[in-house]
Amino acid sequence: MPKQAISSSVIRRLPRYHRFLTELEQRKVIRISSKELSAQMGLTASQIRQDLNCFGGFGQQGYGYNVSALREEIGRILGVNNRCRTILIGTGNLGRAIAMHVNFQQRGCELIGLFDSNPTVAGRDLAGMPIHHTDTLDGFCRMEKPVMAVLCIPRDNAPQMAEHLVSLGIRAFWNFSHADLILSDPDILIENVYLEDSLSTLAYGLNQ
Amino acid sequence: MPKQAISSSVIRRLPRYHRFLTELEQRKVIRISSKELSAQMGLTASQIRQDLNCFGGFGQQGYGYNVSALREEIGRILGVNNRCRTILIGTGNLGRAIAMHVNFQQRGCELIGLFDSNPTVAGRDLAGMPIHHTDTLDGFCRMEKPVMAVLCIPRDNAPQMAEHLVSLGIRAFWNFSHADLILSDPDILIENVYLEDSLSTLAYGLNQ
DNA sequence: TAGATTGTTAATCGATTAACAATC
DNA sequence: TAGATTGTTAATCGATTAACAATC
Repeated sequence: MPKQAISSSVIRRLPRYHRFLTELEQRKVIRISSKELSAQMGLTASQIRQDLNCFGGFGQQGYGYNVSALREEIGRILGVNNRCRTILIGTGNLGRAIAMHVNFQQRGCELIGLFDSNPTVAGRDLAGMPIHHTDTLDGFCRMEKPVMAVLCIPRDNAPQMAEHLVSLGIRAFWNFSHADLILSDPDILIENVYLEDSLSTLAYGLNQ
Repeated sequence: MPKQAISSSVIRRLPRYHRFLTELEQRKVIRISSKELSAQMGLTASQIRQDLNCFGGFGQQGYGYNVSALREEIGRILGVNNRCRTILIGTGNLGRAIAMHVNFQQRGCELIGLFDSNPTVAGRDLAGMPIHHTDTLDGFCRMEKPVMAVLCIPRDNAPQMAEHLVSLGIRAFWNFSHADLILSDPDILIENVYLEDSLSTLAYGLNQ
């Protein structure tokens, strides 16, 4: 555990390091220097060394880094071996795709429940799990104690749903609902995902 | 058009400004000061004024900004009224969800073709369009001249497919394929979307 | 030991914030 | 005119890069 808070710029680079190291390991690469890795990833060796040293000295002078040991360390920092209990609310197009396409386990999460407010959808199966009606959310959370929620609901419902989920013990939101979630409790983690904003930056670039 | 290249930090904030201004306009708000807007968006008034002044003086001293005029200007900068011709490759879970869920038109893009390499999928309809077999890609591009491609294909196929699409005239990639796209031509625009990396930062936060 | 490469400090760069003169 | 708020310059802050002593 780091002594000092790590900047979010650094944390957001960790999954990418992990990805490259996983691939190197699969290719049976044993050791790598910050210089080699930087060339492959398109960043500077300095940055890699700075980033890694936020968490401790994982390398060895004159040698570099051991690929599997480093991958292991970064995985541990990211908590990839955890099983953070997660529910998903809203099984429209996007909700279904996320439930089926996203590998939650690989990221230290476990999808334990799916919910939808539409009674005709409730009861159906998705990603090997039944979809529950949102009416049963309170009881489910009391029993199963999820800590993370994926929000794939319409934007107008999101703030209210989020506050309710906080009262049921949710500590983190992966929010796809097209609304900037701003909650009263500052300790709750929020990742607002705006897929379309990323599309807009491409459209901007094409105009120039 | 800006004289000097605008930093990507600024450009990435534009869609969010646009979103907030759209909502203000819907709420019949006529004018807003950078101070009021900053309070609503959770950033500083200075930053808003700096950002907007990259593109020109849209405000008026002593008054603030006219909501619809400013929204219009930002929309124009982002090219929301364009119809950038876009194809989508790969109609698995994620590809289907993107085709149906993402509002391309709102972001200045138009989805004009869907492709899949699986012959049993080709011919089916999705989002009101037929899915073509990837074998027909070359002819389609020569006829229809798309400039953007959404990649929802497996990671191993992505680099090769991307290079091929560049040769067919594609200038921008919205890449969901779990591979860091790095192309030989530096003028090609790439947005690598790593949904799962965003999940990892949440998992990290919960561990602290 | 000599060569290589880290960990870490110092320098640079860019982005954000503050301040204020210009002006509506 | 007086008050408000921009546009813009200057100051600050944080992140990235460079440099190098420590050390394997």
